[in-house]
Amino acid sequence: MPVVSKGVTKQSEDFSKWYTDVVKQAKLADYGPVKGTMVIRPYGYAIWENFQSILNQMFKDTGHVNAYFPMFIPEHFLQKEAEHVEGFAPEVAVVTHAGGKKLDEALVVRPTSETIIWHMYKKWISSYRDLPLLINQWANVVRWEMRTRLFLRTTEFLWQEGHTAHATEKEAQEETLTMLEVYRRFAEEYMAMPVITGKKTESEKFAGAVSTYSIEAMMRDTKALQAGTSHNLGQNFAKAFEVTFQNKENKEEFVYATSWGVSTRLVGGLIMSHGDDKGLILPPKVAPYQVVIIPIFRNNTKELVMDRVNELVADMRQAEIRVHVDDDEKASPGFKFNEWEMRGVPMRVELGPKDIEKGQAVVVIRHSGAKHFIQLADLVKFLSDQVVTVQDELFQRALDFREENTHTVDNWEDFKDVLEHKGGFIKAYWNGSAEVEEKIKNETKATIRCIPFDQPAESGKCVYTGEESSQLVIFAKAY
RNA sequence: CGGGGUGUAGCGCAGCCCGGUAGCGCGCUUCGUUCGGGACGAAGAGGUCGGAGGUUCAAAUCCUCUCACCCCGACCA
Repeated sequence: MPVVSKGVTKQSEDFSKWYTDVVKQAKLADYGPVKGTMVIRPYGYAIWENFQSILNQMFKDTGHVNAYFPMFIPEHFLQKEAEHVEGFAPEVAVVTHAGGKKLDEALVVRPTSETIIWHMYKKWISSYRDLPLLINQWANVVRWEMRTRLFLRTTEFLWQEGHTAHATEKEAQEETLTMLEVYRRFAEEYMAMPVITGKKTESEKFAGAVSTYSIEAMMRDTKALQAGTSHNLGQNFAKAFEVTFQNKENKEEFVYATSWGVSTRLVGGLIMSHGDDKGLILPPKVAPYQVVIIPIFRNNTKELVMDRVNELVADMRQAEIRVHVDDDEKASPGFKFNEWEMRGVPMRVELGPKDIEKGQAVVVIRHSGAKHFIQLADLVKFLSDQVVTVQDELFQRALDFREENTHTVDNWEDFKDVLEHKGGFIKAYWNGSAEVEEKIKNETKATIRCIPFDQPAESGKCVYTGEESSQLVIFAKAY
Protein backbone atom coordinates (compact mmCIF):
# COMPACT_ATOMS: atom_id res chain seq x y z
CA MET A 1 0.00 0.00 0.00
CA PRO A 2 1.30 3.46 -0.85
CA VAL A 3 1.50 6.02 1.85
CA VAL A 4 -1.58 8.19 1.62
CA SER A 5 -1.89 11.26 3.76
CA LYS A 6 -4.83 11.02 6.09
CA GLY A 7 -6.24 13.83 8.11
CA VAL A 8 -4.87 17.31 8.31
CA THR A 9 -1.44 18.85 8.81
CA LYS A 10 -0.57 19.19 12.51
CA GLN A 11 -1.03 22.65 14.01
CA SER A 12 2.45 22.55 15.45
CA GLU A 13 3.95 21.71 12.07
CA ASP A 14 2.37 24.47 10.04
CA PHE A 15 -0.60 26.32 11.44
CA SER A 16 -1.36 28.03 8.19
CA LYS A 17 -1.44 24.74 6.32
CA TRP A 18 -3.54 23.20 9.09
CA TYR A 19 -6.07 25.96 8.63
CA THR A 20 -6.32 25.51 4.88
CA ASP A 21 -6.52 21.73 5.24
CA VAL A 22 -9.35 22.01 7.74
CA VAL A 23 -11.33 24.45 5.64
CA LYS A 24 -11.05 22.29 2.57
CA GLN A 25 -11.29 18.83 4.08
CA ALA A 26 -14.17 19.68 6.40
CA LYS A 27 -15.90 20.98 3.28
CA LEU A 28 -16.41 24.46 4.69
CA ALA A 29 -15.22 26.30 1.59
CA ASP A 30 -13.33 26.00 -1.64
CA TYR A 31 -11.41 28.43 -3.84
CA GLY A 32 -13.39 30.20 -6.52
CA PRO A 33 -12.01 30.54 -10.05
CA VAL A 34 -11.16 34.24 -9.60
CA LYS A 35 -8.17 35.06 -7.42
CA GLY A 36 -9.12 35.61 -3.82
CA THR A 37 -12.69 34.47 -4.18
CA MET A 38 -14.24 31.72 -2.14
CA VAL A 39 -17.13 29.35 -2.52
CA ILE A 40 -18.79 28.80 0.83
CA ARG A 41 -19.93 25.20 0.82
CA PRO A 42 -23.10 24.00 2.54
CA TYR A 43 -21.38 22.96 5.77
CA GLY A 44 -19.58 26.28 6.05
CA TYR A 45 -22.64 28.21 5.03
CA ALA A 46 -24.67 26.43 7.72
CA ILE A 47 -22.31 27.92 10.31
CA TRP A 48 -22.75 31.37 8.79
CA GLU A 49 -26.52 30.92 8.80
CA ASN A 50 -26.39 30.12 12.49
CA PHE A 51 -24.32 33.25 13.08
CA GLN A 52 -26.80 35.26 11.06
CA SER A 53 -29.92 34.10 12.81
CA ILE A 54 -28.45 34.68 16.27
CA LEU A 55 -27.03 38.11 15.43
CA ASN A 56 -30.15 39.11 13.55
CA GLN A 57 -32.21 38.49 16.66
CA MET A 58 -29.73 40.41 18.79
CA PHE A 59 -29.94 43.37 16.40
CA LYS A 60 -33.71 43.34 16.50
CA ASP A 61 -33.67 43.10 20.28
CA THR A 62 -31.62 46.30 20.31
CA GLY A 63 -34.11 48.11 18.11
CA HIS A 64 -32.67 47.69 14.62
CA VAL A 65 -34.44 46.83 11.37
CA ASN A 66 -33.09 45.30 8.18
CA ALA A 67 -32.99 46.89 4.74
CA TYR A 68 -31.04 46.42 1.54
CA PHE A 69 -29.05 48.97 -0.46
CA PRO A 70 -27.58 48.55 -3.96
CA MET A 71 -24.09 47.13 -4.47
CA PHE A 72 -23.23 49.65 -7.21
CA ILE A 73 -22.18 53.08 -6.03
CA PRO A 74 -21.49 56.10 -8.28
CA GLU A 75 -17.76 56.67 -8.15
CA HIS A 76 -18.00 60.26 -6.96
CA PHE A 77 -19.90 59.23 -3.79
CA LEU A 78 -16.76 57.64 -2.46
CA GLN A 79 -14.81 60.86 -2.93
CA LYS A 80 -17.09 62.93 -0.73
CA GLU A 81 -15.46 61.91 2.52
CA ALA A 82 -11.72 62.62 2.32
CA GLU A 83 -10.39 59.99 4.71
CA HIS A 84 -12.87 57.43 3.47
CA VAL A 85 -11.75 57.64 -0.14
CA GLU A 86 -8.12 57.58 0.84
CA GLY A 87 -8.69 54.46 2.89
CA PHE A 88 -10.70 52.54 0.35
CA ALA A 89 -9.66 53.77 -3.10
CA PRO A 90 -6.75 51.33 -3.45
CA GLU A 91 -8.97 48.32 -2.94
CA VAL A 92 -12.19 49.04 -4.80
CA ALA A 93 -13.35 47.22 -7.89
CA VAL A 94 -14.74 49.60 -10.48
CA VAL A 95 -17.22 48.85 -13.24
CA THR A 96 -16.40 50.96 -16.29
CA HIS A 97 -18.38 49.13 -18.94
CA ALA A 98 -21.90 47.75 -18.94
CA GLY A 99 -24.58 47.00 -21.46
CA GLY A 100 -21.97 46.82 -24.15
CA LYS A 101 -20.65 50.36 -23.79
CA LYS A 102 -18.51 52.55 -21.60
CA LEU A 103 -20.40 54.11 -18.74
CA ASP A 104 -20.53 57.91 -18.38
CA GLU A 105 -19.66 57.54 -14.72
CA ALA A 106 -17.86 54.49 -13.43
CA LEU A 107 -19.54 52.46 -10.70
CA VAL A 108 -17.78 51.28 -7.61
CA VAL A 109 -18.66 47.86 -6.26
CA ARG A 110 -19.27 48.62 -2.59
CA PRO A 111 -16.32 47.96 -0.28
CA THR A 112 -18.68 49.15 2.50
CA SER A 113 -21.95 51.05 2.24
CA GLU A 114 -21.58 54.27 4.21
CA THR A 115 -21.64 56.48 1.15
CA ILE A 116 -24.72 55.09 -0.56
CA ILE A 117 -26.56 54.80 2.71
CA TRP A 118 -25.84 58.40 3.72
CA HIS A 119 -26.90 59.53 0.28
CA MET A 120 -30.27 57.95 1.01
CA TYR A 121 -30.39 59.11 4.62
CA LYS A 122 -30.26 62.69 3.34
CA LYS A 123 -33.64 62.09 1.73
CA TRP A 124 -35.14 60.41 4.74
CA ILE A 125 -34.01 62.63 7.58
CA SER A 126 -35.26 66.15 8.14
CA SER A 127 -36.47 66.30 11.73
CA TYR A 128 -35.36 65.03 15.11
CA ARG A 129 -38.56 63.00 14.89
CA ASP A 130 -36.92 60.93 12.12
CA LEU A 131 -34.17 59.94 14.55
CA PRO A 132 -32.70 57.65 15.58
CA LEU A 133 -32.59 55.69 12.37
CA LEU A 134 -31.35 52.19 13.14
CA ILE A 135 -30.78 50.13 10.02
CA ASN A 136 -28.79 46.98 9.39
CA GLN A 137 -28.13 45.21 6.13
CA TRP A 138 -26.88 41.73 5.29
CA ALA A 139 -24.82 41.98 2.16
CA ASN A 140 -21.74 41.11 0.20
CA VAL A 141 -18.89 43.58 -0.25
CA VAL A 142 -15.79 43.56 -2.41
CA ARG A 143 -12.31 44.64 -1.42
CA TRP A 144 -9.44 43.93 -3.79
CA GLU A 145 -6.90 42.86 -1.20
CA MET A 146 -3.46 41.82 -2.37
CA ARG A 147 -3.24 38.80 -0.15
CA THR A 148 -6.25 36.70 0.63
CA ARG A 149 -7.03 33.71 2.84
CA LEU A 150 -10.17 31.59 2.98
CA PHE A 151 -12.73 33.27 5.27
CA LEU A 152 -10.16 35.58 6.87
CA ARG A 153 -9.65 37.92 3.96
CA THR A 154 -11.39 37.25 0.67
CA THR A 155 -11.98 39.54 -2.28
CA GLU A 156 -15.72 39.25 -1.85
CA PHE A 157 -17.15 38.52 1.56
CA LEU A 158 -20.48 38.39 3.33
CA TRP A 159 -21.21 40.55 6.32
CA GLN A 160 -23.71 42.65 8.10
CA GLU A 161 -23.28 46.38 8.36
CA GLY A 162 -25.30 48.50 10.72
CA HIS A 163 -25.69 52.18 9.90
CA THR A 164 -27.37 54.41 12.42
CA ALA A 165 -28.23 58.09 12.59
CA HIS A 166 -28.68 60.00 15.84
CA ALA A 167 -29.59 63.45 17.07
CA THR A 168 -26.77 63.74 19.59
CA GLU A 169 -23.15 62.82 19.93
CA LYS A 170 -23.91 61.09 23.21
CA GLU A 171 -26.52 58.84 21.62
CA ALA A 172 -24.17 57.89 18.80
CA GLN A 173 -21.45 57.00 21.28
CA GLU A 174 -23.89 54.89 23.29
CA GLU A 175 -24.98 53.08 20.14
CA THR A 176 -21.36 52.40 19.17
CA LEU A 177 -20.69 50.79 22.54
CA THR A 178 -24.01 48.95 22.65
CA MET A 179 -23.21 47.20 19.39
CA LEU A 180 -19.68 46.40 20.46
CA GLU A 181 -21.22 44.74 23.49
CA VAL A 182 -23.56 42.77 21.22
CA TYR A 183 -20.51 41.53 19.36
CA ARG A 184 -18.70 40.65 22.59
CA ARG A 185 -21.68 38.64 23.80
CA PHE A 186 -22.04 36.88 20.49
CA ALA A 187 -18.35 35.96 20.33
CA GLU A 188 -18.15 34.76 23.91
CA GLU A 189 -21.57 33.23 24.52
CA TYR A 190 -22.16 31.64 21.13
CA MET A 191 -18.79 31.19 19.46
CA ALA A 192 -17.12 30.39 22.82
CA MET A 193 -14.41 32.77 21.66
CA PRO A 194 -13.16 35.10 24.40
CA VAL A 195 -12.47 38.61 23.20
CA ILE A 196 -10.89 41.77 24.47
CA THR A 197 -12.97 44.88 23.96
CA GLY A 198 -11.37 48.23 23.49
CA LYS A 199 -10.65 51.22 21.37
CA LYS A 200 -8.47 51.32 18.27
CA THR A 201 -5.57 53.72 18.03
CA GLU A 202 -5.79 56.63 15.59
CA SER A 203 -3.74 54.83 12.97
CA GLU A 204 -5.83 51.67 13.16
CA LYS A 205 -9.27 53.25 13.11
CA PHE A 206 -11.77 53.01 10.26
CA ALA A 207 -11.30 55.43 7.35
CA GLY A 208 -13.78 58.20 8.09
CA ALA A 209 -14.50 57.41 11.72
CA VAL A 210 -14.02 59.61 14.78
CA SER A 211 -13.27 56.51 16.81
CA THR A 212 -13.27 52.77 16.22
CA TYR A 213 -13.82 50.02 18.79
CA SER A 214 -13.17 46.36 18.26
CA ILE A 215 -13.31 42.90 19.72
CA GLU A 216 -9.97 41.12 19.50
CA ALA A 217 -9.56 37.36 19.82
CA MET A 218 -6.53 35.13 20.15
CA MET A 219 -6.18 32.28 17.67
CA ARG A 220 -4.52 28.98 18.57
CA ASP A 221 -1.24 30.08 17.00
CA THR A 222 -1.42 33.01 19.49
CA LYS A 223 -1.93 35.59 16.77
CA ALA A 224 -4.69 38.17 17.09
CA LEU A 225 -7.82 38.38 15.01
CA GLN A 226 -9.93 41.51 14.83
CA ALA A 227 -13.32 39.89 14.96
CA GLY A 228 -15.72 42.81 14.85
CA THR A 229 -15.69 46.57 14.78
CA SER A 230 -18.01 49.37 15.81
CA HIS A 231 -17.38 52.93 14.69
CA ASN A 232 -18.48 56.28 15.97
CA LEU A 233 -18.52 58.31 12.77
CA GLY A 234 -19.37 61.60 14.44
CA GLN A 235 -20.70 64.07 11.89
CA ASN A 236 -18.16 63.17 9.18
CA PHE A 237 -20.56 61.44 6.83
CA ALA A 238 -23.44 63.76 7.62
CA LYS A 239 -21.25 66.67 6.59
CA ALA A 240 -19.99 64.92 3.47
CA PHE A 241 -23.52 64.07 2.39
CA GLU A 242 -25.20 67.16 3.87
CA VAL A 243 -27.52 65.28 6.15
CA THR A 244 -29.08 67.70 8.59
CA PHE A 245 -32.15 67.73 10.79
CA GLN A 246 -34.10 70.31 12.72
CA ASN A 247 -33.88 69.81 16.42
CA LYS A 248 -36.56 70.61 19.01
CA GLU A 249 -35.31 74.18 19.16
CA ASN A 250 -35.91 74.50 15.41
CA LYS A 251 -32.19 74.69 14.75
CA GLU A 252 -30.56 72.88 11.86
CA GLU A 253 -27.85 70.41 12.89
CA PHE A 254 -25.73 67.69 11.32
CA VAL A 255 -26.70 64.13 12.17
CA TYR A 256 -24.43 61.90 14.26
CA ALA A 257 -23.63 58.46 12.85
CA THR A 258 -22.33 55.02 13.70
CA SER A 259 -21.54 51.93 11.69
CA TRP A 260 -20.62 48.45 12.82
CA GLY A 261 -20.02 45.10 11.21
CA VAL A 262 -18.94 41.51 11.42
CA SER A 263 -18.23 39.25 8.49
CA THR A 264 -17.66 35.71 7.33
CA ARG A 265 -14.19 36.26 8.82
CA LEU A 266 -15.84 35.13 12.06
CA VAL A 267 -16.04 31.62 10.61
CA GLY A 268 -12.25 31.69 10.27
CA GLY A 269 -12.03 32.92 13.84
CA LEU A 270 -14.21 30.07 15.02
CA ILE A 271 -12.02 27.51 13.27
CA MET A 272 -8.80 28.95 14.69
CA SER A 273 -10.15 29.41 18.20
CA HIS A 274 -10.97 25.79 18.91
CA GLY A 275 -9.51 23.39 16.35
CA ASP A 276 -6.89 20.74 17.13
CA ASP A 277 -4.71 18.28 15.21
CA LYS A 278 -7.72 16.16 14.34
CA GLY A 279 -9.40 19.12 12.69
CA LEU A 280 -12.32 21.32 13.47
CA ILE A 281 -14.01 21.67 16.86
CA LEU A 282 -17.35 23.44 16.82
CA PRO A 283 -19.12 24.88 19.85
CA PRO A 284 -22.60 23.31 20.11
CA LYS A 285 -24.50 26.59 19.89
CA VAL A 286 -23.26 27.33 16.38
CA ALA A 287 -22.51 23.83 15.07
CA PRO A 288 -24.61 22.77 12.07
CA TYR A 289 -24.89 19.36 13.72
CA GLN A 290 -24.57 19.12 17.48
CA VAL A 291 -24.75 15.34 17.43
CA VAL A 292 -23.88 12.82 14.78
CA ILE A 293 -25.20 9.30 15.16
CA ILE A 294 -23.13 6.49 13.71
CA PRO A 295 -25.27 3.36 13.49
CA ILE A 296 -23.29 0.15 13.48
CA PHE A 297 -24.87 -2.85 11.86
CA ARG A 298 -24.61 -5.78 9.49
CA ASN A 299 -27.31 -6.88 7.12
CA ASN A 300 -29.03 -8.99 9.73
CA THR A 301 -28.99 -6.27 12.37
CA LYS A 302 -29.71 -3.27 10.20
CA GLU A 303 -33.41 -3.05 10.92
CA LEU A 304 -32.95 -3.56 14.65
CA VAL A 305 -30.42 -0.75 14.86
CA MET A 306 -32.07 1.69 12.49
CA ASP A 307 -35.45 1.42 14.20
CA ARG A 308 -33.83 2.41 17.46
CA VAL A 309 -31.84 5.18 15.77
CA ASN A 310 -34.96 6.64 14.21
CA GLU A 311 -36.68 6.73 17.59
CA LEU A 312 -33.71 8.49 19.13
CA VAL A 313 -33.56 11.02 16.33
CA ALA A 314 -37.22 11.87 16.84
CA ASP A 315 -36.63 12.34 20.57
CA MET A 316 -33.57 14.51 19.97
CA ARG A 317 -35.37 16.71 17.49
CA GLN A 318 -38.17 17.05 20.03
CA ALA A 319 -35.55 18.32 22.46
CA GLU A 320 -34.24 20.71 19.75
CA ILE A 321 -30.93 18.97 19.36
CA ARG A 322 -29.51 19.33 15.85
CA VAL A 323 -28.75 15.73 14.91
CA HIS A 324 -27.41 14.04 11.83
CA VAL A 325 -27.42 10.31 11.10
CA ASP A 326 -24.56 8.98 9.01
CA ASP A 327 -26.05 5.78 7.65
CA ASP A 328 -23.87 5.66 4.55
CA GLU A 329 -23.31 1.97 4.03
CA LYS A 330 -20.28 2.51 1.82
CA ALA A 331 -18.13 3.86 4.63
CA SER A 332 -16.97 1.91 7.66
CA PRO A 333 -17.65 3.14 11.20
CA GLY A 334 -13.96 3.84 11.70
CA PHE A 335 -13.93 6.08 8.67
CA LYS A 336 -16.98 7.96 9.93
CA PHE A 337 -15.49 8.48 13.40
CA ASN A 338 -12.49 10.19 11.85
CA GLU A 339 -14.53 12.07 9.30
CA TRP A 340 -16.92 13.65 11.81
CA GLU A 341 -14.16 14.40 14.27
CA MET A 342 -12.37 16.23 11.50
CA ARG A 343 -15.56 18.12 10.73
CA GLY A 344 -15.89 19.17 14.35
CA VAL A 345 -19.25 17.77 15.43
CA PRO A 346 -19.29 18.27 19.23
CA MET A 347 -20.78 14.90 20.14
CA ARG A 348 -20.91 11.49 18.54
CA VAL A 349 -23.36 8.75 19.39
CA GLU A 350 -22.47 5.18 18.44
CA LEU A 351 -25.25 2.65 18.44
CA GLY A 352 -24.80 -1.02 17.53
CA PRO A 353 -26.39 -4.37 18.37
CA LYS A 354 -24.23 -4.82 21.47
CA ASP A 355 -25.38 -1.46 22.80
CA ILE A 356 -29.01 -2.18 22.16
CA GLU A 357 -28.62 -5.45 24.06
CA LYS A 358 -27.38 -3.47 27.03
CA GLY A 359 -29.91 -0.71 26.48
CA GLN A 360 -27.18 1.89 26.08
CA ALA A 361 -25.37 4.07 23.57
CA VAL A 362 -21.77 5.19 23.40
CA VAL A 363 -21.28 8.94 23.46
CA VAL A 364 -17.92 10.48 22.58
CA ILE A 365 -17.19 14.15 23.18
CA ARG A 366 -15.18 15.69 20.38
CA HIS A 367 -12.96 18.18 22.19
CA SER A 368 -12.02 16.00 25.16
CA GLY A 369 -12.27 12.55 23.62
CA ALA A 370 -14.23 11.50 26.71
CA LYS A 371 -16.26 8.34 26.21
CA HIS A 372 -19.55 7.80 28.03
CA PHE A 373 -21.85 4.78 28.15
CA ILE A 374 -25.35 6.15 28.56
CA GLN A 375 -28.62 4.32 29.08
CA LEU A 376 -30.90 4.94 26.12
CA ALA A 377 -33.60 6.24 28.39
CA ASP A 378 -31.24 8.96 29.64
CA LEU A 379 -29.59 9.76 26.33
CA VAL A 380 -31.51 12.84 25.25
CA LYS A 381 -31.19 14.41 28.68
CA PHE A 382 -27.48 13.65 28.71
CA LEU A 383 -26.93 15.20 25.30
CA SER A 384 -28.97 18.28 26.17
CA ASP A 385 -26.82 18.77 29.25
CA GLN A 386 -23.66 18.24 27.23
CA VAL A 387 -24.65 20.97 24.79
CA VAL A 388 -24.29 23.38 27.69
CA THR A 389 -21.27 21.71 29.27
CA VAL A 390 -19.27 21.44 26.07
CA GLN A 391 -20.04 25.04 25.21
CA ASP A 392 -18.75 26.18 28.62
CA GLU A 393 -15.67 23.99 28.48
CA LEU A 394 -14.69 25.28 25.07
CA PHE A 395 -14.99 28.86 26.22
CA GLN A 396 -12.99 28.18 29.36
CA ARG A 397 -10.34 26.33 27.41
CA ALA A 398 -9.98 29.20 24.96
CA LEU A 399 -9.86 31.71 27.80
CA ASP A 400 -7.17 29.72 29.63
CA PHE A 401 -5.19 29.52 26.42
CA ARG A 402 -5.37 33.27 25.96
CA GLU A 403 -4.33 33.96 29.55
CA GLU A 404 -1.39 31.55 29.26
CA ASN A 405 -0.26 33.38 26.17
CA THR A 406 -0.70 36.90 27.43
CA HIS A 407 2.42 38.48 28.86
CA THR A 408 2.91 41.75 30.64
CA VAL A 409 6.19 43.51 29.94
CA ASP A 410 7.61 46.86 30.98
CA ASN A 411 10.78 47.25 28.92
CA TRP A 412 11.80 47.04 25.30
CA GLU A 413 14.22 44.12 25.63
CA ASP A 414 11.58 41.93 27.23
CA PHE A 415 9.07 43.05 24.65
CA LYS A 416 11.20 41.85 21.76
CA ASP A 417 12.19 38.71 23.60
CA VAL A 418 8.65 37.70 24.47
CA LEU A 419 7.40 38.43 21.01
CA GLU A 420 10.15 36.42 19.39
CA HIS A 421 10.15 33.41 21.70
CA LYS A 422 6.66 33.18 23.11
CA GLY A 423 4.36 35.19 20.86
CA GLY A 424 0.84 35.89 22.00
CA PHE A 425 -0.59 39.08 23.43
CA ILE A 426 1.64 41.57 25.15
CA LYS A 427 0.26 43.98 27.68
CA ALA A 428 2.41 47.05 27.88
CA TYR A 429 2.18 50.75 28.53
CA TRP A 430 2.33 53.06 25.54
CA ASN A 431 2.86 56.80 25.49
CA GLY A 432 0.12 57.41 22.93
CA SER A 433 2.46 58.46 20.15
CA ALA A 434 1.65 57.30 16.62
CA GLU A 435 5.34 57.55 15.83
CA VAL A 436 6.24 55.06 18.54
CA GLU A 437 3.42 52.77 17.43
CA GLU A 438 4.84 52.86 13.90
CA LYS A 439 8.38 52.16 15.04
CA ILE A 440 7.28 49.18 17.09
CA LYS A 441 5.35 47.85 14.11
CA ASN A 442 8.33 48.21 11.80
CA GLU A 443 10.75 46.63 14.23
CA THR A 444 8.61 43.73 15.37
CA LYS A 445 5.52 43.44 13.13
CA ALA A 446 3.42 43.73 16.27
CA THR A 447 0.57 46.22 16.22
CA ILE A 448 -1.57 47.70 18.93
CA ARG A 449 -4.69 45.60 18.77
CA CYS A 450 -6.62 47.88 21.05
CA ILE A 451 -6.60 50.06 24.11
CA PRO A 452 -8.67 47.82 26.38
CA PHE A 453 -11.56 49.30 28.35
CA ASP A 454 -10.25 47.32 31.27
CA GLN A 455 -7.43 49.60 32.50
CA PRO A 456 -5.36 49.41 35.68
CA ALA A 457 -5.70 52.27 38.13
CA GLU A 458 -2.02 53.19 38.17
CA SER A 459 0.10 54.48 35.30
CA GLY A 460 3.33 52.87 34.06
CA LYS A 461 6.32 53.35 31.80
CA CYS A 462 6.00 53.31 28.02
CA VAL A 463 7.57 50.06 26.85
CA TYR A 464 9.46 51.83 24.06
CA THR A 465 10.40 55.25 25.45
CA GLY A 466 10.19 54.67 29.18
CA GLU A 467 8.01 57.76 29.56
CA GLU A 468 5.29 57.80 32.18
CA SER A 469 2.11 56.66 30.38
CA SER A 470 -1.45 56.16 31.45
CA GLN A 471 -2.52 53.67 28.79
CA LEU A 472 -1.96 49.93 28.96
CA VAL A 473 -2.46 48.46 25.49
CA ILE A 474 -2.47 45.05 23.83
CA PHE A 475 0.26 44.38 21.29
CA ALA A 476 0.22 41.34 19.01
CA LYS A 477 0.93 40.08 15.58
CA ALA A 478 -2.37 40.00 13.81
CA TYR A 479 -4.18 38.41 10.88
C1' C B 1 4.65 45.34 -7.76
C1' G B 2 9.32 42.21 -6.05
C1' G B 3 10.95 36.99 -4.88
C1' G B 4 9.73 31.69 -5.24
C1' G B 5 6.64 27.82 -7.16
C1' U B 6 2.85 25.15 -9.94
C1' G B 7 -0.39 24.20 -14.28
C1' U B 8 -0.74 16.43 -17.11
C1' A B 9 -8.07 12.23 -15.40
C1' G B 10 -12.61 14.83 -10.19
C1' C B 11 -8.27 15.37 -6.36
C1' G B 12 -2.90 14.57 -5.31
C1' C B 13 1.18 13.65 -8.36
C1' A B 14 5.13 10.98 -11.73
C1' G B 15 6.83 11.43 -16.72
C1' C B 16 10.18 16.60 -19.11
C1' C B 17 17.05 16.78 -18.09
C1' C B 18 17.99 12.65 -22.69
C1' G B 19 11.49 14.14 -28.19
C1' G B 20 8.96 8.22 -30.29
C1' U B 21 1.94 4.02 -27.83
C1' A B 22 0.07 9.29 -21.48
C1' G B 23 1.05 6.60 -16.31
C1' C B 24 0.44 5.91 -10.66
C1' G B 25 -2.40 6.60 -6.02
C1' C B 26 -6.95 8.23 -4.13
C1' G B 27 -11.80 9.12 -5.63
C1' C B 28 -15.88 7.51 -9.08
C1' U B 29 -19.24 3.22 -11.45
C1' U B 30 -20.91 -2.10 -11.12
C1' C B 31 -20.93 -6.80 -8.46
C1' G B 32 -19.63 -9.65 -4.21
C1' U B 33 -17.66 -10.18 0.65
C1' U B 34 -17.22 -6.65 4.79
C1' C B 35 -18.79 -3.17 8.83
C1' G B 36 -17.48 -1.58 17.20
C1' G B 37 -11.36 3.51 15.07
C1' G B 38 -9.66 5.51 8.16
C1' A B 39 -12.10 -2.73 4.88
C1' C B 40 -11.00 -6.10 0.63
C1' G B 41 -11.39 -8.48 -4.20
C1' A B 42 -12.80 -8.39 -9.31
C1' A B 43 -14.35 -5.76 -13.52
C1' G B 44 -14.93 -0.75 -15.61
C1' A B 45 -15.42 4.66 -16.92
C1' G B 46 -12.53 8.89 -17.19
C1' G B 47 -7.10 13.03 -20.73
C1' U B 48 -7.70 19.21 -26.44
C1' C B 49 -0.76 17.29 -20.95
C1' G B 50 -3.18 25.86 -19.00
C1' G B 51 -3.25 28.68 -24.05
C1' A B 52 -0.87 30.45 -28.76
C1' G B 53 3.08 30.15 -32.04
C1' G B 54 7.74 27.82 -33.54
C1' U B 55 11.65 23.75 -34.37
C1' U B 56 11.10 18.50 -35.98
C1' C B 57 9.33 12.87 -39.84
C1' A B 58 7.49 13.12 -34.68
C1' A B 59 6.47 17.68 -28.90
C1' A B 60 3.60 16.67 -22.22
C1' U B 61 9.05 16.72 -23.23
C1' C B 62 13.07 21.58 -26.87
C1' C B 63 12.44 27.25 -28.07
C1' U B 64 9.46 31.97 -27.90
C1' C B 65 5.34 34.47 -26.18
C1' U B 66 1.13 34.43 -23.06
C1' C B 67 -2.67 33.35 -19.22
C1' A B 68 -3.96 31.63 -14.48
C1' C B 69 -3.42 30.11 -9.58
C1' C B 70 -0.58 29.15 -4.95
C1' C B 71 3.32 30.55 -1.24
C1' C B 72 6.66 34.60 0.91
C1' G B 73 7.05 40.05 1.12
C1' A B 74 5.16 45.06 0.46
C1' C B 75 -0.39 46.38 1.36
C1' C B 76 -4.90 45.69 4.10
C1' A B 77 -12.20 47.72 8.67
